[in-house]
Amino acid sequence: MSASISVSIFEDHEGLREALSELILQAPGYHLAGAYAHANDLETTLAQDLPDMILMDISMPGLSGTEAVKQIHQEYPDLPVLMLTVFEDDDHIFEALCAGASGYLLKNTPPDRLLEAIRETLLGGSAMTPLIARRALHLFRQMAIEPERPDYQLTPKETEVLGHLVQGLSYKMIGAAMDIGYETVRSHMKAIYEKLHVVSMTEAVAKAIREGLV
Amino acid sequence: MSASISVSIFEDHEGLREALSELILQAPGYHLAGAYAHANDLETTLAQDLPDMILMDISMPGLSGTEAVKQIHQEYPDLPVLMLTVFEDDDHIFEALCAGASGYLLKNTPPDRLLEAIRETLLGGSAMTPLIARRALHLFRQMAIEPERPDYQLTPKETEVLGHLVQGLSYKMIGAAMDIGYETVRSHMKAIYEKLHVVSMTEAVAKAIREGLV
DNA sequence: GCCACCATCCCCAAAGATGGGGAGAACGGT
DNA sequence: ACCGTTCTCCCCATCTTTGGGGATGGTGGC
Repeated sequence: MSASISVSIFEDHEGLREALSELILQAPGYHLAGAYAHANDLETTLAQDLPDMILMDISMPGLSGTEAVKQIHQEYPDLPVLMLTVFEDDDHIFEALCAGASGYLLKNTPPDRLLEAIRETLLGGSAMTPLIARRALHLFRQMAIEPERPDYQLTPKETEVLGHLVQGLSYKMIGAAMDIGYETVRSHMKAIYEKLHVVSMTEAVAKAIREGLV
Repeated sequence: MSASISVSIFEDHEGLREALSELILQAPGYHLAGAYAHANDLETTLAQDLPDMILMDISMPGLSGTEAVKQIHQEYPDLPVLMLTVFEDDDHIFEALCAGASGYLLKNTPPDRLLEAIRETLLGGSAMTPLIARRALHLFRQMAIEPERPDYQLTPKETEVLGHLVQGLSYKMIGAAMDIGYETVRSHMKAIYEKLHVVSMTEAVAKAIREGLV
């Protein structure tokens, strides 16, 4: 549609910033909306340039790239941001991706791969170097997998009692709900306390919820 | 190190299976460990072939690709599996990635890109088509952001009391921990009960934990 | 047949929690 | 200066929970 795709660059390292600018300038179909050494004037800059996408260094003086992405994502939810970084550690990846980055490339990515990534990003894809993708996947899996829940060997009835307890019921109400006597509920509770190594309802409830016992 | 990298293929569509086999066979440095139309004999097959990596269709008769990946991941945790699929929907992606897939490519990926992906996978990367990566990222973000927590307008002291309660402390212990009187703890608890619309410690604890109030 | 385990119920006495009141001091805002 | 909120503490009566016992019947394994 548009005659040319406009790109804004935020990168504090002058050499790289110019190299990137050069890359955009020489690429057919693209033009440079702006190139900046920091993101401190992000709002006004964006309002002026109105780029179609952004290349953002993750580490910059002042407003960090991650913070910048957060702001951009709030103001312009559909504006894709491609992160450039030398970092490969999990925290940076995690934060940037959560902040709303559309992709995550290492700075040593060759120019033609970078252009390709830009194209893919504009098409709605998410470019990542495979190693970054690997890290992201690991993080992903860690979050998805439940930590493992200990087994306290609760009997079915005990589990049921605990379930009702977590719902906020009193001994008496639990007895009514399970159609057993008050004293029986107590017996189960005593067993639960023993097995869970707790001494009060609140502890039992906390442990039951936190460890997914219900 | 090894003279040649061995690849096993699981793909029920005969044409594609042969095309993939051909691709591996003609690629320098690779050889075909085996090509199968299903993964039902997975264990014996793997034990015989001992491939360096696997190409796995996600939809196959009998044991599904996702299930197969799970098993592979348990038996051979370091054996990379590259998923091939026509599906792009979130559930498949999510399951496969959680199951331990190392990458996720659409079947229309061009051969040279596929070979590249195989190389990247063996180097410890995770190849994904940008669109898949995008989906994965979205899923990732959805999991990372907490669902929103209601605000019950608890005062600082009330929040602190609630925190101790969740730790399993009694009124008396909370008073000691906060260096305030027993009756004061009660007053806070009364306020908490009102604001949280609960009537017992257990309910308060359950609500506090579940809604991230602490 | 015996033993371990589970589920059921009972008693007593002590400790804790709950509901319903009230009240004073400190603080910020209008 | 007045009002609302928060934090602090108090009393009383009642209900609930907790720890210490013990008892019965059923079920399944050995």
